[in-house]
Amino acid sequence: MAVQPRHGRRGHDPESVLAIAVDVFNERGYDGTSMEDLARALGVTKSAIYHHVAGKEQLLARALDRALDGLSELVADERAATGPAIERLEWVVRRSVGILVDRLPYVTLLLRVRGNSATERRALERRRAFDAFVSHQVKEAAAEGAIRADLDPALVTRLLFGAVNSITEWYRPERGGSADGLADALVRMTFDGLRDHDGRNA
Amino acid sequence: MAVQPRHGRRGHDPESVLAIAVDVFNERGYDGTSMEDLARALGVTKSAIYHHVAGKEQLLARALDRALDGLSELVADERAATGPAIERLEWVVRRSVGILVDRLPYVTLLLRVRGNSATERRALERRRAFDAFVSHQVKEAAAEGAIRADLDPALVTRLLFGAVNSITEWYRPERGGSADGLADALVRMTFDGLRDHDGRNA
DNA sequence: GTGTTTACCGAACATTCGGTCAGTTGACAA
DNA sequence: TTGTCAACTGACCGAATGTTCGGTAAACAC
Repeated sequence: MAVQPRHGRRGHDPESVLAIAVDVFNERGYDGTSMEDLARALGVTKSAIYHHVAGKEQLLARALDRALDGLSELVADERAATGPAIERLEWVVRRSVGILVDRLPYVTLLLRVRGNSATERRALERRRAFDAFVSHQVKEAAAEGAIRADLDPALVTRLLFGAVNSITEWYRPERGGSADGLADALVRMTFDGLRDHDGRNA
Repeated sequence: MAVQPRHGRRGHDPESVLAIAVDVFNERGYDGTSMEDLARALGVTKSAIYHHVAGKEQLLARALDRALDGLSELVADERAATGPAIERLEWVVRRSVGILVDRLPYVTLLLRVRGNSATERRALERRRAFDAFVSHQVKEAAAEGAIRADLDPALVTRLLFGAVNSITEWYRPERGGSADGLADALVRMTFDGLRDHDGRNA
């Protein structure tokens, strides 16, 4: 798949540098991570990192784009634009869980961005665009009468994606189930409720 | 209420120093905040801060204790120990939302702690005790048949409190509704679901 | 072998970091 | 008016920060 270089020493490829760096960022926080920390995790010296990337912030930018590109693809998908709004919303939720699990470390990093640099603020803007998209879906579902009238759509959006985004805080691919199973459970609980009314559900 | 000192210049009291510092921590992140940033927000020089607190980490410790003490009181309350498990769980959720809104900046800070120092690790341990308490409540409710059998109790705990904790990410006391109204909506959605089945709900 | 390419090291850089300390300021009590 | 005491300033410290740069070592082509 990937084209291997013909000359020179073998070492880290751009992909592994990014993956390891993001892991450290998520463990200690971006601001709490020094280039020395990254160097230790990569098994090289600090200066060697600059052979692969322009600097710490570029590393962050590349990681955030990984997450945001996934969400952009979701928004552009035709399945988010056809059919009843409540079904479109369910699809968006399921796909969001899929992306979250698929690109877990990158999305985790994205959800912790506070806007301390131009890079972070750009990421926050792109993320807000996704939030607005989801919010619109919920409002349409409410307008079509598919969402309980005693719940504010804006609040539903936030609580629903509060649950979705929380996945980054506890999901671990090795012991957690499949992304589909996780999405199933999440949709069941948030759409139909966790309470059992007279043994209604198996 | 508060005992005012008799001598010396008027200036910041310990309370306002902590409140302002926590606001800056939440805006830039703890690691992303320098003592210089705090000094600017307080309107004093860096060195003046050390007249009020022993250092940056003590400021963090005091803030985290504010949040954790609230949760500890919740766990110790008898209302969390009497009655059907599902009702106890509902009370715990409502009370958690109350504490979260009441001590918003402190809980916000707590939920972002990663464990980079002894102070942070101690806070994480106390927080884990609370999580274990909640997890136990959910398991009891499931054992009593009050939670849908097709949902894993551990997963319910995480998604439920994922929604609860997300409040720190978007709730703003000035424009958001009351804590009780918020808790009502959250319980309605997570316990009974957001979906309207044949115009079931008003 | 030689030359080239890529990956890396080690030492330094300027800057910022959290924190210290000797002194100054200003509000109050007497 | 004077003394006291909390609040604060400004200059400074050593350590850590992100980054640069000249040189080196390993893998490959020839």
